[in-house]
Amino acid sequence: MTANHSHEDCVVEPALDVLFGKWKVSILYLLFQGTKRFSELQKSIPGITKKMLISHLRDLEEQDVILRIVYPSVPPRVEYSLTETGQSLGPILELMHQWGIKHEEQLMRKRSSEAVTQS
Amino acid sequence: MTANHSHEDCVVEPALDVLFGKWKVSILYLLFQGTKRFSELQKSIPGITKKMLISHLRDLEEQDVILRIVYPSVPPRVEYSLTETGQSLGPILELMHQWGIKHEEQLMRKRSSEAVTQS
DNA sequence: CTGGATCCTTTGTGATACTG
DNA sequence: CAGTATCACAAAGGATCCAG
Repeated sequence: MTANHSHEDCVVEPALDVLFGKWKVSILYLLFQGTKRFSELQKSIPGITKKMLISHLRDLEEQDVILRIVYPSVPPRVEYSLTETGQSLGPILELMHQWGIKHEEQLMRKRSSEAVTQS
Repeated sequence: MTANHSHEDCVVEPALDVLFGKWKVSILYLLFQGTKRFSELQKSIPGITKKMLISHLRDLEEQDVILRIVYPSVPPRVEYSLTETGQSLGPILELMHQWGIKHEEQLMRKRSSEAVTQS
């Protein structure tokens, strides 16, 4: 996914792959608040199915972004948390968040200034 | 795409949407070098089809990330360039690039230290 | 409670032919 | 040259049922 171009110096794909997926950022967002159980994540993300949650968690785990700890109790208890690699995604998310805000502002300014900017 | 979650304060989706697509970053990467013609983009991104190139360019244009200028000559000439909004994606790409590098390094360190770190 | 397996729909992408 | 249209395919996502 997300390109097989061979522009040698443009290594942004890994981060993109980690972030891509309909619910990945939601999951990461929650885990930035601290360790969460599977059921906590599920109820905190309305609309997500177990399949997708598991699928995304597996992806993130495999990419060493999150840590999965299983407590062999009855019933089973599984906790997910960010690894250091996961934590290091913070600044990226923060920047993208700021960009999202600024972008919205900008679109609003564009609209209100169109009547003036016109020749 | 990329989630309809309702975590009010997590507005990273716009940036993610802009960046997502198999060739989006390749396109942006080239446009960061300056204005490019359609045919330039196409030959600079081996493997991309006209359909995908146009599709992605349309997306980016609609999101106000790139500017499309048509010169009504014969044959037609169209030039694409980054808008200010597009330029502002630079830091994000830069951060993701750095993350990609660091992540690779880290995975390599993990492998070589596994034999030592083991209890 | 956590998670796997199956089936189905939707969306992203590729191949190709056609047009002003 | 820059683009459109159509068909086909793969992958992402959703629904549902099953299991330790």
